[in-house]
Amino acid sequence: MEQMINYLLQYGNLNPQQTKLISHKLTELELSKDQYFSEAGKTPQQVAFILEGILRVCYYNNKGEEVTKYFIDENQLVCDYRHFEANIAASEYIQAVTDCKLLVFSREGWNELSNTIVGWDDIVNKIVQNALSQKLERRSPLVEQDGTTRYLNFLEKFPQMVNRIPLSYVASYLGITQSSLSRIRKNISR
Amino acid sequence: MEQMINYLLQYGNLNPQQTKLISHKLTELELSKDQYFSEAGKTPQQVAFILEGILRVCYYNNKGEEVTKYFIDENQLVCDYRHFEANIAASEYIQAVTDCKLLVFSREGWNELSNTIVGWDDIVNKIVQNALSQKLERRSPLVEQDGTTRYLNFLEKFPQMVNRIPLSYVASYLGITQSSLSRIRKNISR
DNA sequence: TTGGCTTTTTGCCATATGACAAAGGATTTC
DNA sequence: GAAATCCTTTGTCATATGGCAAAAAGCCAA
Repeated sequence: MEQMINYLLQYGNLNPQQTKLISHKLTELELSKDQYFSEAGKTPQQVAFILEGILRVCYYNNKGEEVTKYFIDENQLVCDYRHFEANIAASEYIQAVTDCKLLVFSREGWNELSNTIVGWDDIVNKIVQNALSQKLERRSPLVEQDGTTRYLNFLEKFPQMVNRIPLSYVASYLGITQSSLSRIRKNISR
Repeated sequence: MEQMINYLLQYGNLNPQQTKLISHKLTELELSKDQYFSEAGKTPQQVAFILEGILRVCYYNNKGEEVTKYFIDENQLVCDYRHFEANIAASEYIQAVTDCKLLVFSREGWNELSNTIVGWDDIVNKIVQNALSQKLERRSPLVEQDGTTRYLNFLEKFPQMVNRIPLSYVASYLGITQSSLSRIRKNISR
């Protein structure tokens, strides 16, 4: 709970009364590996904060391949916020890569916070814009890099993740095949 | 001017008084091909609406290659908003790809609008989030596609752009070399 | 029109990556 | 601990792309 509040406080001020209110809207949720937090075709109904574990956002491209768009780990909010906000069906899956422990806001709870806490929307806007910028910054350079560079950068950015994620997911995130990634790893280790 | 107001009205309501206020903050600015609208290392001081022309956002990667991150054309706002808002030096260039006609808000004008028009910040937030999402959606799929697919999708998305942009820019946007793009075009035309 | 500049295409070769299949390792389950 | 399952590596080959340099085409100005 503490973790979650500290996270929010990075983006704006909240007095003790407000943080208490926020806490009251939160529920613990555990997901086991491979379970979905939200699914393509269904309208997202929750916003979650990750206490423990890694999730990934993924979809199926028109060749039917599964593509990992990004990973999200501890101490971050996770939600297909665009579709959550618009209250429409998502086009992507959010899936637990490891067993996860989450703190969850329901749609109702979330809306009440928006209506009750002055400045809540500002905080949320900042978080959303920050998250989008970050994703863009991470995803963008991949386009112009070769496989080895992509993987090395991934390692550097997320050293704590590699050992907790199946390589096939990492490969699909990096836009290369699993066997290529395997060969790249072999080359690097020399 | 009309164009610009219509653009804003997509994102929120504005009464005639407010739109008039907005108009008064706008200045026309012409850029000729290759001129910079904003530069890496300098703090962005303006937000612009494109009446005519195409701009691109680009930077130099660590191999010293020029990379085009995206193109922006008519009837859109252009600004390195993250750095504009934070009032810090940008890390990217925004450059005119063709001769351009812009409507420009100065930082001061922009701030006054924020202080004067109720709901202005909401509109801006929506625009920013929309723009970020769109960029992400465009850039993301590139990672998992081969050159031909990237180019065909680009053609489909921006049919009006290809003939106005040097191929080298398109290639650097797609993350392939100019000669590869040239060969791809040759193959396609068969 | 001519010459000079920029942009685009080609040629040639080396190399990285993909596709597909099989083999090895690791982990889980009973 | 054996069997089943999943994850990762490896082999083989075809192909796409990059790097580099030169040629061709397009464009502009005098």
